[in-house]
Amino acid sequence: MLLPQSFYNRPTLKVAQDLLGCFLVRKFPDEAPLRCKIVETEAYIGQNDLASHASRGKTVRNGVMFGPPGIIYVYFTYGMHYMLNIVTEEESYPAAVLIRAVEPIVLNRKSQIANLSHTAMRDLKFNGPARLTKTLQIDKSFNHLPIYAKQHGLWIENRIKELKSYQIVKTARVGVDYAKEYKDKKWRFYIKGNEFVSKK
DNA sequence: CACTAGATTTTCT
DNA sequence: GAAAATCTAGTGG
Repeated sequence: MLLPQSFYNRPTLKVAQDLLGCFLVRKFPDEAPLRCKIVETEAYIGQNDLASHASRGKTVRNGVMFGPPGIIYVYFTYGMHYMLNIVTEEESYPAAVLIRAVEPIVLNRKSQIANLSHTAMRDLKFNGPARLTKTLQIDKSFNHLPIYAKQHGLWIENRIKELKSYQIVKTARVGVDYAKEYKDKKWRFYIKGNEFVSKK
């Protein structure tokens, strides 16, 4: 089931954990949808969070974070990488969930991505925020589009099985050492034991 | 293994 | 002009 916009209009820490086990679906024209289980997320919450882009006020780049929930926030960093985020919480409160890793679910041999064969798909990389956007061909053209509609070829569906709380590992976020007292907050979540998590 | 440098360009100061 | 919510290849132990 397609997750509705209201799913994202909730506390970011809750959304980030509830997204684990859900499916990020990528659809290319004339191809079967490629389903990927979300296995790792991070939360960026409010203007006080020094790790968040929003901590330095609203700018052209981070303006999407200040908008309504359920909107895709894609930004470019390190001169070469795109990051996929989903905006959370009520409008004007800047917060988002970073999708850090997914696990591709191959249902049949006809599942393809950008004309790659099934065997080639085995070598594709999904473990890391920059890798998954490259593999799924997600770039800035998705910025500010809704994730709760299918028409743009990228959406998120409900998980099928319940995920128990003991299956969720909570750790500090990656690559935010500059964020002072916020760098140690355990706002990174991943599914325990999953092979596709970016790092342990 | 662990660690570091380099890639490469948008964004903001 | 510096830094960046990263990744890879390369070095050394």
